[in-house]
Formats: sequence, structure tokens, C-alpha cells
Amino acid sequence: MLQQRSKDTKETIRLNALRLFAKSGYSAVSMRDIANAVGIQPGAIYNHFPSKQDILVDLMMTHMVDLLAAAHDAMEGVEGTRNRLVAFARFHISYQLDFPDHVFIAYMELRSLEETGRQDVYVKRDEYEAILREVLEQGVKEGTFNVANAAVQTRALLAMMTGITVWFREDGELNRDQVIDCYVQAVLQSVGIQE
Amino acid sequence: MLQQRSKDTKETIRLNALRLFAKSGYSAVSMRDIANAVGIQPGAIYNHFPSKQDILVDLMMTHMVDLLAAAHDAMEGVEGTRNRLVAFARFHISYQLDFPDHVFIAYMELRSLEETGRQDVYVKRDEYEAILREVLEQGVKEGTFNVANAAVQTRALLAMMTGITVWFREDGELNRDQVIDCYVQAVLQSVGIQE
DNA sequence: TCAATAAATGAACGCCCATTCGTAATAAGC
DNA sequence: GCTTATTACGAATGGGCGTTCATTTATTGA
Repeated sequence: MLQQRSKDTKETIRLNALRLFAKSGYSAVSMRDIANAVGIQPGAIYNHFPSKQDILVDLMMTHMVDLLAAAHDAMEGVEGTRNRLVAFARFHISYQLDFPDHVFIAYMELRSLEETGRQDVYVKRDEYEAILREVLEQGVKEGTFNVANAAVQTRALLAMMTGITVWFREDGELNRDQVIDCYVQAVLQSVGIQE
Repeated sequence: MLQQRSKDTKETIRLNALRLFAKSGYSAVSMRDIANAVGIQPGAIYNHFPSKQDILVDLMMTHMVDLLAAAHDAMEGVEGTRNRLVAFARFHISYQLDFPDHVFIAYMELRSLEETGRQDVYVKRDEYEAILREVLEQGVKEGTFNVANAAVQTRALLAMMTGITVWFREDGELNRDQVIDCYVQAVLQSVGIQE
């Protein structure tokens, strides 16, 4: 049998595992499924990852780290609470649409994580939530925003924006920018700012 | 071995399957897990359900039918778009909090449904979305609401309100009514209504 | 060039899966 | 009390699971 070697087998495993986990869920995907998608034998995966669980941890942590870095990047230098809220909203939604699979498993497969690793992901998630929460708190303090509870509103808005991946299709009747504008308007109005 | 008979073994199976599916996901739960929770042998489940898949379909369809009936009930006789929006929001959030497991699997396990059954669930979901969408469309037509796209806003608001189950705990620092008020305010403001 | 390392195969491990079935025990109707 | 239908047990089915391992092949660095 022909054995192809590849320096990025590990990356190929990552990509396929991500796609399969997002489509069917961690538990429903077998190492054989992943191996088939990659084009190797199941055992060969263990040259790159010590276990199935480690693939999931790798995917989720990588995602959270990347997400955080990108978010801080997008917010850097943006001044004013309204501008910062808009910047965050646009960043968050765009990121969901760019990496729907990453976002989906980071959200859905927390329960599939064993205790090791789950705490790490929680910490990163809190750090991410804090970015939006601080914007809201600042807006409330200034009197710019009308929000009863910044922490609650943070989670409400994140859920709202994250949900876009469930239904949005690039070939739908509204294009990406139009949909983002709808959401940004909803976000702004929800904190009491009229368009 | 002692064999207990029970008229509501079927209902007990339903309750335990629901709880387990919600906690770990459909694929991660085995018929043995369910049987153990119920206190019977795995084979005995097949006296009540033809397959594991049928348990899931049963749970999801039952939930959707109940949800729809309860929603129509809650909206009946409520006049005025603002009042109807508030009524729907309060109903939806309360229902999520009352039946978090039902809601969770109806949302998450659509992908675990085989084609038969999935279409039925989609129809019910659309029917449910339509209740809120029609309120928003009416408000836009009247000029009461400031919403760019009623269909988009419908999904955005449903995602926002449904997300509450992810973090809300009955013993948290805010009680149920306080949290509901926060969300209702956010919903109202998001459609352009000032509190 | 050639040893050392990395990455693949393919077969096997023991275990758990959903489901089936013969049989026994219970409950319901007469 | 006896028949019948229901519901349970408990063992078995074939298959898939995550993972291991001896072995082979390819790549790398001295």
C-alpha cells in the first residue's frame, strides 16, 4: 500500500475533526470517521494526538486563543463607548460567519470536555465576555447606554449575535453586510441608543 | 429477580432520556444508560419505544406541540403590538426556564434526527417563529417599532432569549423576575421602544 | 551514506453499542 | 380462577468503539 507522508497531517486531522465535530457532534464522530476523512488509518492519528479528547481540547483552546487575540486587535484604538460597542458587534458577528465550525464546537462541546481543559476554556470565555461587559459598564457609567444589568445584557447580546450562524447562508436573500447591519442596529437599540 | 410493573414506565423512560440527552447529548447516551436510570434492563425499553431514535423524535415533537399550544394560549386576547411583544417575551423566557432540558434538546439535537421527523420539527419551529415575526411585522407597519428586517430580528431575539438557560441559575445573584425584566427591557429597546 | 527519527500500515485488544428474542412473571378481563 | 395480553428479564447477536502495537516505510541530519 502506498504511504504518503505529509508534514501537515496533523493540521489535516484538525481540519477534518473540526468539520465532523461541528456537523455531527463529538460523541457521534469516531476516530475511524476522522481517519477516513483524512485518508489514513485510525491508528496513525495517534502519532499526532494522544487521544480523541485531546483533539477536541486542542481545537477549542486554539479557537479561544485566536478569538481573544483577534478581538483585542479589533478593539485596539477604538475610542468612545458607542464606537467600541459597534466595533465589538461587527467583529463578533464577522468572526462567527468566518469560522462557524470553530464557534459552534466551542459553544456546544463544552459538555464533552473532561474537567481538565474545561476550566481553561471557561477562563478564556470569561475573558472574552469581559471585553463586551466593560464596554457596556462604561456606557452605563457615562449615561450613554440604558442597560439594567451589564452582565445580563452581555450574555443576552452574545447569544443574540452568536445565533446568527444557525440560520445565515451566504446565498440567502440578504447578504452578509446587510445582515450585520440589522444586528448592529438591534444591538445599539437594545442598549437604548436610537439609530 | 424482582420485577416491578408500572403503568408509567414509558413516562419514566421519557423523563430520564430527556435529562440524559440534555446533559450529555443524544449520541453520548446509550440505551443502557437510560435503562440504568429507569431501573430496568435495556431490552425492556423496546416494549415502549421501537428504537432510540424514536425516543428522541417523541421528546422533540411532544415539546414542540406543547410549546406552540402554550404560546398561543399566552398570546390569546393580548391586544396592541407592544403588549403582544412583551407577552411573547415573558412567555418565551419563562418557558425556557421552566423546561430547560426540553428546550435544549429541541435546539441542539435537530442534527441527531433522521430525515423522518426532522421536517416535522422544522414545520413546528417555523410556526413558533411566525408568532413573534408577525408581532414585529405588525409593529413595523404601524410605525411602533423601528426594525430593519422583521425576519432577522425575530431570529436575533429568539436566540437572545433562548440563551438565558445557558447561564441562569435559580440561586444566582439575580432572581428569575429580575432577569426576565432585564431581558424584556432589552427586547423592547432593541425594537426601538424606550422604556 | 547511513543511522536515527517520524509517520504510516493493518491487525488486534477488550469493551460497549443498539437491537432481538425466548422465556418468565405480572396484570387485566371474563 | 383462568385466559390473554402486557411487560419484564437475561442472554445473545453482529458490529463499531477508542486505543495499542509490531512492523514497515519514508524522511531527516550528521
